[in-house]
Amino acid sequence: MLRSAPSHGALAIHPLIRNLQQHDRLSDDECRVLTGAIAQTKELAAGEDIVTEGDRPWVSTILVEGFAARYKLQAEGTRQISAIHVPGDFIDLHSFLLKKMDHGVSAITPCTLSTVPHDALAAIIEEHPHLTRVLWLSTVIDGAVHREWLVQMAAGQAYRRTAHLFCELYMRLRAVGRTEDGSFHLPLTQFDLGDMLGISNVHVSRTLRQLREEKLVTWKSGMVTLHDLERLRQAAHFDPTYLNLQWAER
Amino acid sequence: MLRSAPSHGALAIHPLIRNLQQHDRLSDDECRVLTGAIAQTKELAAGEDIVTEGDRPWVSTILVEGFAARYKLQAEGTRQISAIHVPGDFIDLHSFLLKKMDHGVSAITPCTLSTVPHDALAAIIEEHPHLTRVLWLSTVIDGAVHREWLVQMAAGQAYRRTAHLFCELYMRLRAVGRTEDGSFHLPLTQFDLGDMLGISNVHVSRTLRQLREEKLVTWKSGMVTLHDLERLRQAAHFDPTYLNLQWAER
DNA sequence: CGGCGCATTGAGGGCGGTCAATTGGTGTGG
DNA sequence: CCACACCAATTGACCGCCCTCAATGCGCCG
Repeated sequence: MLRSAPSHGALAIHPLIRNLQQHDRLSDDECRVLTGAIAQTKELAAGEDIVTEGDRPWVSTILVEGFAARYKLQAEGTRQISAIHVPGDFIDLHSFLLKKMDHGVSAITPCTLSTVPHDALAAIIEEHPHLTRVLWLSTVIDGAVHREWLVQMAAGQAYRRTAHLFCELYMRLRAVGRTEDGSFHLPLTQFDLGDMLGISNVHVSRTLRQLREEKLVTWKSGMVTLHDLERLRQAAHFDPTYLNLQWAER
Repeated sequence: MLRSAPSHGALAIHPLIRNLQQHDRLSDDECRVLTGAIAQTKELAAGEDIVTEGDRPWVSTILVEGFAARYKLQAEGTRQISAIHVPGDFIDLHSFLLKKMDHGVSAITPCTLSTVPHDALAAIIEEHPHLTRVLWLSTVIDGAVHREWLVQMAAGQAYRRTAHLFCELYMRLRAVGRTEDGSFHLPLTQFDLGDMLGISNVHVSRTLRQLREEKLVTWKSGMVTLHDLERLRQAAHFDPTYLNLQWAER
């Protein structure tokens, strides 16, 4: 398993740390502080809410295993997903500052979660400026992903958005070691995918058929396979810059 | 003029400080530090780029006067605007952490700008934890606005999105004292508005006509008037929670 | 006065919506 | 082992929002 990757000590490294290390180096001290701030682990079944709109959380949550989605419910009863999270993501770090959640987050597959008390985050800000910047960065990258989704929603067709989403998920999952050779596990329904892409489940089916016929993507029993990443990237106009998977001094 | 509002000293208060004070109290000391970090002021003509995609800025920019838009250019040559900024907004604070801009920002009207060197921001993070949280908050609110736009793009019709945008702009401009009695100055073209709403300029015209016929909004020579804010709010399904204009300890 | 950019309006078409029927996979009970 | 229920996925028919293309009106400036 991935969590068995050797750490700075002999212990398993937490997926959050692995994620943050994508962007900048963390010192041993910073890793210790972060590990010490992570309080507990819990399990949630698919469909359960991790945080609900209107909540005022006193902890922030890290996704360790599974897929989670941020969503808003519309007056018409539809659900629009504004972000999908993969293992290692700090799901609601922003609730530390916003205080009141303006959207919900739900487990769309069974999930394993860790939490960090807001007190511990406040202490990090007092004493660890570099670690503060790295955490801040993770919320800023969240924003960058929102921007890209926004642009895709407003300017792209369903076909292109779908291809784009598969590209993004592949890159993000590869960065945390959850892919193998062009394929990854994505146990969602086409309803979920429609809520992400802003299209109906019916049109998801049509779009997937097209991707299948063009031999770009197949999706069978929860396993996505990208058959030609380069052609898919072109079809999606996908440019991974916004994911900020580059390493840099922050 | 607004900048003549009395400050903690005898000096004019910077619009950024007024903006941040919407969310949490800043101490006199924090105001001084922030004011001291603000380096210079420059003017830009409408249409000029404040920051260009791919840049690696060493300063972040504050909008003092005018309107600015974040945008991405698409392969087809279209421009999608992902955010609009009003006076007092920290336009690209996130560039301090992202290092490389994944989008451009341009002045869509003549603009007055201040800048803050990234060095000064780093110093603030070292020494002023509460001020750090307030600045961090402002990037997190940016993200919340992106989420709301994303949801509107994906789930809403053009008519509703347009109404929603007018509601949002009214609230944000009112918060910085740029409205009077249901109206505000918005000297954009319908092309600009279309790039924001993800619709064609032609359809902007049709949508505005509908809003005009329903006596909700008129827009003439750069001045927007909302004739019935409550009915407009309902038509737009507008809920201002995401703007986080509430005051709270952060 | 002519040019130019922005706004308006109409015509025709495509993407993606809803509604509805059918298929297929899976778990449960007989 | 089969019947049945149930849910996800597929496919077709029809329709509406918003697109593009194009023509016209309007205000501003050289």
